[in-house]
Amino acid sequence: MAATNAPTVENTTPRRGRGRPRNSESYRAILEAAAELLATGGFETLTIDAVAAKVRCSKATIYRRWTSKLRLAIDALAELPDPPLPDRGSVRADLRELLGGMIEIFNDTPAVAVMQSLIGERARNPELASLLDEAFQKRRDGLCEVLQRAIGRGELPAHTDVELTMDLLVGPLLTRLFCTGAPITADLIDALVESALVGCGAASS
Amino acid sequence: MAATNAPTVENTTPRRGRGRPRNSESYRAILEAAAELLATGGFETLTIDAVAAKVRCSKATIYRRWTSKLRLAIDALAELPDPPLPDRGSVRADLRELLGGMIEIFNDTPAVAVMQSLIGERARNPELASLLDEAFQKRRDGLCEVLQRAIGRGELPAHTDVELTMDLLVGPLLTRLFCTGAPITADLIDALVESALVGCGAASS
DNA sequence: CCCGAAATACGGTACTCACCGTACCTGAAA
DNA sequence: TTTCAGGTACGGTGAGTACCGTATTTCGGG
Repeated sequence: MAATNAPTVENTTPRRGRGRPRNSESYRAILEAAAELLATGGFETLTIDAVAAKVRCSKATIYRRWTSKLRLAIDALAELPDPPLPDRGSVRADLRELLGGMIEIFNDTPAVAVMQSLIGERARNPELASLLDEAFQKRRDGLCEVLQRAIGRGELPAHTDVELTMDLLVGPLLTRLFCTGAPITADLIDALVESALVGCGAASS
Repeated sequence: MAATNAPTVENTTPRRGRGRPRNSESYRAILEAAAELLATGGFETLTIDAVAAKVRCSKATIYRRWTSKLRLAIDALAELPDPPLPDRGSVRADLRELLGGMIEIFNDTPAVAVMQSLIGERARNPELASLLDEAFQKRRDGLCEVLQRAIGRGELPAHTDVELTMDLLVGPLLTRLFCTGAPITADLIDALVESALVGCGAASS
């Protein structure tokens, strides 16, 4: 809670207490190993044993820092790259670029598999839902920013439901990635952007 | 392939071969037990051992009919109810009712948890993706029907992209259910329907 | 038409395997 | 000497397999 970034669980040196201090490098090393395992083989290869072997530590060392594999996976998810935040001056262009960047990440990284797996665990572990909500929300920050700027510029009406608009943009993508397997093309992105803009009453330029 | 319904795997009596025929009741009994386990405790309580105990058969009897737990789960998913197909004469009313029915099922059955779990397994088992695509597609048949009828009545333009429209309607719902945990209200459904109708250029009535 | 052989399903049990998570012991830092 | 990190070994669960003895069917030969 006191460290620079506060992850799922207390960070490396909780309160500098009495006994032997934790190895200060282990936290990052474990997290990076977990992210790397995710990146190479998806969620299925992310096992605590594999992380421990990679870091050359024991499982206990991991479980002292993360209470469960899922917590570790959530933090590792945050290590995956985010699409760059565009700023082209128009919502339409920004949204196209941002969604395009998302698709690139979906193609180039195991982000989809990771998200799918985490969703699957969400069903089994409701106590985890809020953590996941937060993690997913964070991955939409860029999108939120683009929309807010558009409202600030007057491109979108002030009463725009940002949450709904984001869902209209991202929801169909996730549906195709997770459920139907339908292809995601540039044309689809264009159509989504148009539909969303029209839906919230943007001035058609 | 020759039976009335052809599930994931060959049905009860494949070709009436040499040996002892399979118990014709086991197939349904296993499937119903699996569906019931899903309905009571979600995906996590669906274990092959539990199904076997419920049906009073051996695991081998199950594995003789389904090659894996996942195949069984997919077929059990199809046992969950579908929302009733509305026919009120207008797309707007039909869509509202249909989506409302979906939400009811999401609230009253473990459908969400089941879908989440299956999505999670999709990441781990790409060979399964096409089967899942099919199963999810089937659960959108009603929606497709409503849209097609609207096109037939001229309420929607003939060039409407039905697939895209379905994604625009369902995608945001799934996003909230699976990722953000945001609430799903009647207002949201109304907004989705309006957005989708405007998006595909329906005559605003 | 009858009988044996081959083929296949059945229940049951025990097993392997993988993996999560924990108990316990050892040793280092304060 | 106390406190806590690290390592090892273990328990537990659940998927999927192997195998046994038995039951039930088809087929081929008498």
